[in-house]
Amino acid sequence: MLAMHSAAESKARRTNEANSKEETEAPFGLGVVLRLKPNETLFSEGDAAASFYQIKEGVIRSFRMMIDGRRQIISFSQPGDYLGLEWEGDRAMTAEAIIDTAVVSYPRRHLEGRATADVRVQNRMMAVLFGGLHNAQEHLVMLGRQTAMEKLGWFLVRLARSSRMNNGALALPMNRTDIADYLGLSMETVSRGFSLLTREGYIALPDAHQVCIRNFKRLDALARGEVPTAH
Amino acid sequence: MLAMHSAAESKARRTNEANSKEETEAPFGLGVVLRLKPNETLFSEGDAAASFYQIKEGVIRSFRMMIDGRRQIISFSQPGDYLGLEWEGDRAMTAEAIIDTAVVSYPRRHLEGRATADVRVQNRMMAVLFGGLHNAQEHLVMLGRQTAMEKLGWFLVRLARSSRMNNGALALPMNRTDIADYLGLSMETVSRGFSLLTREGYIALPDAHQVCIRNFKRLDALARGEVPTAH
DNA sequence: CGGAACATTGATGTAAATCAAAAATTGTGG
DNA sequence: CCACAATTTTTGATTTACATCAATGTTCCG
Repeated sequence: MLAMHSAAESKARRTNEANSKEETEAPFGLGVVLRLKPNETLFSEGDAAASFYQIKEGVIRSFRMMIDGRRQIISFSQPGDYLGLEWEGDRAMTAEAIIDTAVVSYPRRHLEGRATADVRVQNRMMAVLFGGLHNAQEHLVMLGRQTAMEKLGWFLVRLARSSRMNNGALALPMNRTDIADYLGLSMETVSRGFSLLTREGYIALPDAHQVCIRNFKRLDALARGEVPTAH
Repeated sequence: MLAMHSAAESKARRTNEANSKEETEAPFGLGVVLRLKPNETLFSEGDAAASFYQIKEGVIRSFRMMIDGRRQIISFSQPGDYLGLEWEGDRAMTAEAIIDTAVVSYPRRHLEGRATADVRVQNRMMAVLFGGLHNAQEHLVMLGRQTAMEKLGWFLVRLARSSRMNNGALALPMNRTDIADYLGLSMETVSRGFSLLTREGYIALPDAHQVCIRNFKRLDALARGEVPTAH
């Protein structure tokens, strides 16, 4: 796994593409682009954390796993998102590509030196950390206190807010098991839930990896727990 | 609620006690001490975030609540812990004292100016944020993927690690409902769980607000999901 | 001392997990 | 490009862990 990572890193070329699009989005200087195939590992729980990343393209799932294989997905990272920031020591989770993915990799030390000096780098970093904390808090409420149907509503609302639509449909690159492990459900419950949401007119599923949101307001109400009769 | 907070703040006096104990623990300069009675509110969801805090004494519960009253406790903050750091805008959660509590309050603006300048303040802040993120991740796994008994084991192990023992017993200042809302359970399940842990020799409960851990290793194994037959 | 709040224990219900096929989709080598 | 295997998704039947409902017991505090 570490080997795979190293291989990917050595194949990559130096680039400044990260800076070319928007200045405020990439204040971390030059980085190395890594490309990952579906299910390839970016880093694993226990690895030493030598780099952090920004997603350029694709989607990454980050998760922790228990000894018996139970898995909790912590986040799905999308283009623009930062990933793999660690204070010190080893990785606390594993990150894998869900589809073909490109990330820009920055050496951690590169950041440490600059963060001290550059206010803009510092602010960017703070914003990323606070954002992560905020996300985690919402995730906690969902996992701890929402019903299966509310969880699905929450997931779809979040997805709709964070990703761009393709002629009326949202891409659903992760499979049902990924969604289940993100929401603290079984994949059968996810599948049944999607079917029910479809029957009730909340959404439509052109295929398993595509959703159209038919009634966003109602879905959002469901996600907030305002729909008592959501079997 | 905001009024109550203001009242508490105005009663408080200027102090430097925060600095007197350990220098590295309080790099944020002078602060104002606030004292809270059980169930008093430090700040509420929706308030403007003007300050952040460090607990001196006591315990604070921070939570988010859904419209229909379902509550998820995000953290129990203990002496030394920081609380109420927000990037900008309004509070995302409510913080209440569980027992008599003293906190040192720092104006947020006070931090912003210094963080830019002082590397040590910056590092302290990063450490707090990364620590919060790490805690939240463990909390997510627990909520999403552990059984009721494992959750209780996890809670007790965490408590044991974060608080000092009083002649063989840990203080359990929060009530069963607080514990339930922290672990994503009902308070009956918490109560039954404690009874079972007692019967099985993991712990002893001298009274409802006191735990003795009888077999830490076994409790830790339970918390990690390594005890398959934990009804 | 008496009442309110909290904790325990018991009986019952139910949401979601698990077990089990069938159906659909995806990938692969001829 | 098709056939066939593998994987993923859907749907159905059944079980179960935990919630809810309901007393009863206990502690706390004015």
